[in-house]
Order: sequence, then structure tokens, then C-alpha cells
Amino acid sequence: MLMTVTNNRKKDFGNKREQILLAAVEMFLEKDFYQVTITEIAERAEVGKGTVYEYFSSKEGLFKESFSYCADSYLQSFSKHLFETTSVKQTLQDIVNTHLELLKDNRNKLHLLFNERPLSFQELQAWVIDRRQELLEGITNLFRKGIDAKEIRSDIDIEMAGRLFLALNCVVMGGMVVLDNIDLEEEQLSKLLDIFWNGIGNLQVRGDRFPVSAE
Amino acid sequence: MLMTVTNNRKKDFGNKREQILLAAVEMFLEKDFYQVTITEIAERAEVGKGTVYEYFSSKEGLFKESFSYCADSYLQSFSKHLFETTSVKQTLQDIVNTHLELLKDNRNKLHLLFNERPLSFQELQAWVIDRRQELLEGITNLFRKGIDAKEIRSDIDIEMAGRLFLALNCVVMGGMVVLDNIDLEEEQLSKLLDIFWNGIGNLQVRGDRFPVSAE
Amino acid sequence: MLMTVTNNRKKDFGNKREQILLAAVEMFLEKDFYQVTITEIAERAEVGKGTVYEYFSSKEGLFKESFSYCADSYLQSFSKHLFETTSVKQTLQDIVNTHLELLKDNRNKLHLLFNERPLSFQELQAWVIDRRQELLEGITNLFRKGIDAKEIRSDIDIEMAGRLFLALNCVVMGGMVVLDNIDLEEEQLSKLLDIFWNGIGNLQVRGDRFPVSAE
Amino acid sequence: MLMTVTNNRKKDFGNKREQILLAAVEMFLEKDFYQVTITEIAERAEVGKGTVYEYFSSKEGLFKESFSYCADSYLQSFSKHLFETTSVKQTLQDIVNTHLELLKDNRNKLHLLFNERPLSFQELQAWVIDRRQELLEGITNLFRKGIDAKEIRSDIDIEMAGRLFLALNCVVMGGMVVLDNIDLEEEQLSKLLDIFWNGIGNLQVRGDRFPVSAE
DNA sequence: TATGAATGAGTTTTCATTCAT
DNA sequence: GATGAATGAAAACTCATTCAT
Repeated sequence: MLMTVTNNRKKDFGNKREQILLAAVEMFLEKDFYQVTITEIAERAEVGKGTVYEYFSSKEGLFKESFSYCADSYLQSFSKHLFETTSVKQTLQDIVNTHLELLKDNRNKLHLLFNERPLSFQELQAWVIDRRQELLEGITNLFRKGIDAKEIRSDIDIEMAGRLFLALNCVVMGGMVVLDNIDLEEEQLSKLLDIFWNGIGNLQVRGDRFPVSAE
Repeated sequence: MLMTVTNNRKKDFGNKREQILLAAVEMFLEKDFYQVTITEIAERAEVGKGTVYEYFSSKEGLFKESFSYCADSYLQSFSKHLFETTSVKQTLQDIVNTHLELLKDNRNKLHLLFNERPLSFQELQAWVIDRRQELLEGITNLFRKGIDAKEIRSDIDIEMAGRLFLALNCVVMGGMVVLDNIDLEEEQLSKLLDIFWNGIGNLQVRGDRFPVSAE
Repeated sequence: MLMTVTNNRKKDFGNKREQILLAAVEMFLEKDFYQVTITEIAERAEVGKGTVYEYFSSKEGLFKESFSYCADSYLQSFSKHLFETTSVKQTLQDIVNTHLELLKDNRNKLHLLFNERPLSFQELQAWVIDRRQELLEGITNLFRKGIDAKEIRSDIDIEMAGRLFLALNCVVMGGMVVLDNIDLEEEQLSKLLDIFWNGIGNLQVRGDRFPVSAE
Repeated sequence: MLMTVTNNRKKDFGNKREQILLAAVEMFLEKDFYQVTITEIAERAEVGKGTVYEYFSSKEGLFKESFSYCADSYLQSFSKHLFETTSVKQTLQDIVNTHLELLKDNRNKLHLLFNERPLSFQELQAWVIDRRQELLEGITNLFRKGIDAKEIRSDIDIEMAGRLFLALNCVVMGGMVVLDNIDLEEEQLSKLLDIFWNGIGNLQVRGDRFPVSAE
């Protein structure tokens, strides 16, 4: 599929590596790092056990690549909208929509990210924190743009807003789709974004700020 | 240290179990279930390996108790405020404050919950989901009360609001304190709650709802 | 039962030891040496685990005493008839009858001897071989007496006859009662002894001897 | 050693399994199931500990195979004569001779069967009882043939005769060779068979039957 | 004397990794 | 490059025995 028949010699090279990586991703999404064995991966990839070590340095290395493989497409679903020139409101909507699609497509695959198993590796934990930080910066930039454009209140704490928006995506949406297996609808999503955009407070008391002042 | 000076003789009675449990909690917070060994736990608890099995049936059993030990106080920090008779706004503030205190006290302990490692045990996964559901119901009830009292807008999706509030606590606050090691201040917290209560949208466009209508 | 009330101090001494021994016998008859634990024995004897070691040097020592305790009564069932003054034929009948009674009484208890688990201890193996040798000598003496009295053929190999008679008791009878759980009747027993006494050969060819001569 | 000189390259192919099995048989014949360790077996087989598990599922599985390995040839020594067309008397002689050869060849191997250690596994116990039953049936059929041919008395209890003949082989002969380490000679064997065939009773009283009648 | 909490030596088993073919 | 047989380090767990009370 990847190579033509004419390039016979190299056909298998790329193939084997990919076969193994895909098999590993499948396995790691089903089970714990420690519950997945190299033997299983090799069997699913239909290669010999030794072959795994031709392409990956160790089980841990293979896991890290599997993780990145999944994480990349996930991060994409956020970042590809960050430089849109439409309204910020529209951008948030776009991000959330793209993210939902991805969640539904990969309902199972994203387990990997949601139960955060990989965090047990110190190194990956750092990697994840770094990536989240980058993402957060992208989002806060977006919000800054929104403030400049007077779309967004100027007195909010931008970092907090960014973090809450990330949580809204990864944890609220992700949790519903992946863990609770809920078939999240556009309408619910709008309601969710509405809360983020307009708050839950009643208009009567709109304008109040936390901390709650003595009444 | 745990016992009074007067009761020197019985110093150790009942202590061993606690020593072991605390050692286990410490270890499980540092590392994976599979990376923690009974030998290490026994060493840290300063007891023999066999003693661990006098008090806990298995490594898995010990893990579950360690998990509950941490989780219980965590759930407390939410639920003890749910039936307050003050304003809902005040209650949310109280929950967040109590939660922050707990996070700071246990900076390490709560790792356990945040990185969700335990979810690899099917049984615990179910337990966690159930507890979260209970908590969610408590919070949605609170919001319903708020709507009746006209504190909260009547057109929000209560479940979504509840989920977002939980994420605000567990992931936004928890992530900052525990993972990013940020010394979260009351002021930032107020800003965070302000976003949840008033939204990020500017007053000019206040009232708009998602999805974004074609402009 | 063993001590009167007046001798209160020593009542428990003998009691505890016996309690433990009896409990051990019961357990060892139910299960393998390695499958029986000191804890179980202590529980069944209703004493503390440490108490077992007050009376018996080790698990192995306790096993040996348990074994002897059973073996003694077993050996009795043979030897008490060896010096009878009746005919040898009658004596054999008496031995077999007594043995059968014992087998039925102790259907389970004698497992211990029949599956010969204890032979795994070199020392006990030697003990068993010695005892069997003594018994064999008692029986060959009996047969010698029978030859003198012309009850028994003078041209038989006495040792072989003794061994076959022992096997008849321990293995044929024992196997049927204990392993195959057959309710052995007097009549069958007579048939068995008849074979031992008269052989299976037909009268026509009676008198032939082994090895079979070329025909 | 096991392979021919010409096929040097494949010397080890399939060998490991046999090495391990033979080592296991040796160990299990020397000691208890529980006293033999996988480590010892691996050492004696000159393979790594893990290799044992490449070929056998567990220690228990290895034991069962070791047992069958010994038991099969043992059962053979009886059954291969059961359908001979010579006289029954000759057949019994043949069985006993073959059995003696086997006993001498395998002096140690057959320990396994004689001390019946394996009976601690319920499953094997059942297997052994079944096989013995089959064997018994083979032998009783033989005796029935002997009765038809008037070689054997028609008034004997065939089952009893069969059981006694089995005991004669397994316990009398086996015990002498394996346990008592006696160098059993053809002559003694003939004497033994003579007793089984002609009984021990003197001709004078030949014809008497058990139970002994009141005198 | 009687106890049972504490212990650690010893066992089976798994599985990532190596390396000869 | 591809393989999979061979390996042994590492881990959970058991239980006879000790010893302070």
C-alpha cells in the first residue's frame, strides 16, 4: 500500500516499522503498559519478536513513540485553529467542533491520553506538561486578540481562562465521550461553550466579582 | 510520635498497619503500581516483607486502600459544603477554598487522583466513575437551588455546568498546584471563579449564545 | 478424660499436647505434609501457634509423631495374633479379620499409610522398612510353625509367602477399602485367603511348579 | 550423545525439552514434588530457569509429564502379554519376567510409582485408579480364559485373584527390587508364582476353604 | 506456660532482551 | 534484515519459626 511493486527492496522496510507501531498503539490503547507484552505486539504486527528490536530500542521506547503518535493528532485538533482570522468566538467553536469529531473518531484510541497512564514515566510527564504549556500559550494569545478586539472582557485572568478552556475540552468533553461513553451532541456543546462565554450567573447580579463580598 | 508519651508501652499497637499504609501511599504517589514493590514498601515502613501481608491481603488490596485513603478526604472537600444554606455563589467559593487548602496540604498525596493511574483496575475505574457521578449530582442539585433562587441563569445546561465546575476544581486547580507546582493564590482563584460565574464574553455582546450564528 | 479434676495443674499439660497431636493427625490424613500448615493445626487444636512449638520441635517432628501414632495401631492388628496357639490357618484368618475391622473403623485415617506420603522423609522411610521387616519376620516364624505342623507345604519360599501375605493385607485389602471405597465382605475375604492358601491352579495340574517347563 | 555424528548442526534441536524432562524425572524420583525446585531441575538439565517454562506450562505440568513418562512403560510391561495365546500359566510367567526386567532396568525410575507420591494430586490419583482398573480387567479376562481352558480353578474369585496378582507384581516384586534393593532372582520369582498358583497349604488339607470352619 | 505478631528465606513464574542462525 | 529459542533478573507471596509479653 505504501510502496509500489517496482520498489520491492524497500517495500518491507517502512512496512515492518509501521506494522509494529500500529500494533503497539492498538495494544497500548487496550491495556496498561505493563499488561502489554512485546510478544503480543509482535504477534499482532505479524513479525518476529526480535524484529521489534530492529526498529525500536526497547519496550519503553516503543511506548513513547506510540504515545506521541496519538498525541500529535490530538494536539493538532487544537492548534490548527489558533491562527484563524475569524472572531475568537468562532475560533473557540471551531476548536471544540474539531475536537469532538476527533473524540468520536477515536473514542477508544484516546483512552491513552485520558487515563494518562504514560505519566508514570517521568520523562513523558515532562513532555506532556511542555506540550500543554505550548498549547496554553497559543490559547492565551488567542484570548489576548479577543480582548484587543473587544470580544472578550479585558479584566479576566487570561491564563485561567486558557486553562479552563483546555479542561473544558480535555476533561469535560473527553470524559463524557471516552469515559462515560456519552454521544455528545452539538446542542450540548453549545450549552457548554455558552457557560464558558457567558458564565452561569444571572443577569441581575451580573457584574459581581469573586470573592463573594460580605452581604 | 503518633502516640502520647504516657502510653509508652502500647506504642506499637495498631501502628504497623498505619505505618505500612502511609508508606504505601507515599510510594504509590511517587510511582506506578507496577513500579512500586512490596519490598520497597516494607522497607519504607520499616517492617518485614511478611508483615505487609499480615495486614493487607495483596499488593492490589493495599493499593485500593491507599487509593481510598486519599480519595475520601478529597471527596469530603466537595461534599461537606453541598448543603450549606448560604448563597450558591458563596458555596462555590467555599468549595473551591476548602479544595485549595486540601491541595496545598497534600500537594503530593493527590497526585494519586490527578494522574488517574488507578484507573487501570477496572474495579477502581468503576468506583471512581460512580463517585464522580454522585458528586456531579450533588453539584447539579446545588445549581438547581441557585436557579430557584434566581442566582443562576435558568437557561443553562445544569449537567454541563456541573461538569465544568468539577473540571475547574480537579483539573485546573489540581493541575496548577500538583503538576505545575504553582502556589495558587486566593486572587487567582477569584479570577477563575469569576470566569465560571460571569463568562469571558464582553458585556457588549453579552447575551449571545452558542453556536455562533452566521455573521 | 485423661486426668481427674483434682489434678488440675497437670490436666492441661497432657491435654494440650494431645489436642495438638490429634489435630495434626486429622490434618495430615486429609492433606499432604506440605499442604497442612502449622496455623491450621493450631486452629483445629484450639491453641496458639506458638504452643505447638512448646510440645513439638518442628513441623517435621510433629508429622513423625502423627505418623507413628497411626502406624502403631496398624501394626498391632497384625502382631497381636502372631503368637496364637491355634492353627496357622486360623491365625491368618484372625489377622485378616482384625485388619479388616481396623480398616473399616479408620477408613480415612489409614490413608496416611496407604499413600505413603511420609516416605519422602528418608528417616521415616527407613523406619517403615524396619517395621515391615520385623513384621515379616513375625509372619515367617508363623509359617515355619505351620510347616512344622505340616499345615503348610514345606517346599515354599517362606519369605515370599510372608511378603505376599503382607501385600494381601496392606495393598489388596487396604486398597479396596481405602482407595476404592469398597465395602469388603467376609465372604470376599475368604475367597482371597482361599487363593493364598490353595492357589489358583486347577487340581488337574496341581503339583506343577514355576518356572513353566517347555511343553 | 543422543544424535548421530552426521547431523552435528541440529544436535540441539528438540533436545532441550527432553533434557528437561529427564532431569525432572530424576529429581522427582529422588525427592518429593515440593522438595524439588524448578531451579534444581533447570540446573540439572543445564538450561536456564526460563527455558523450563518454554516447554512446560508449570511445575505441576512438568510433574504430570514426568509421571506419565514413567508410568507408560510400566503399564506396558503388563499389558503387552495380556493377549498371548499360550497357556495362562505361561502368560503370568511372561508378565512377571518382563516386569522384573523393567524393575531392574529402572530401579530408580519406578520409585515414582511405588511410593505413590503423585497421589497428592487429585487428578493423578484418579488417573492412577483408572489405569489400575483397566489393568485389573485385562488380568481378570486372562483368568477367565484360564478357567475356560480348565487351567484355573473355576471356583476362585476372579477379581480377588487379579488384585492379588497385581499386588504380587507391584508391591512384592517392586518392594523387593526398589525399596529393599534386593537382587531378585528367577528362582525366587518362580517360588513366588508357585505360591500364587498352588497356594501355601499342604496337600493333606488341600481342598479346604476359608473361612476356617470350627474344629 | 501460652501466645500470636513479626519476620525473611525460599519458591514459582513472567517477560524484556539478546544473539546465533 | 528477520527470527525466535534461550535466558535470568526481578517480583509477589507463603509459612515455619522465633520471641517479647
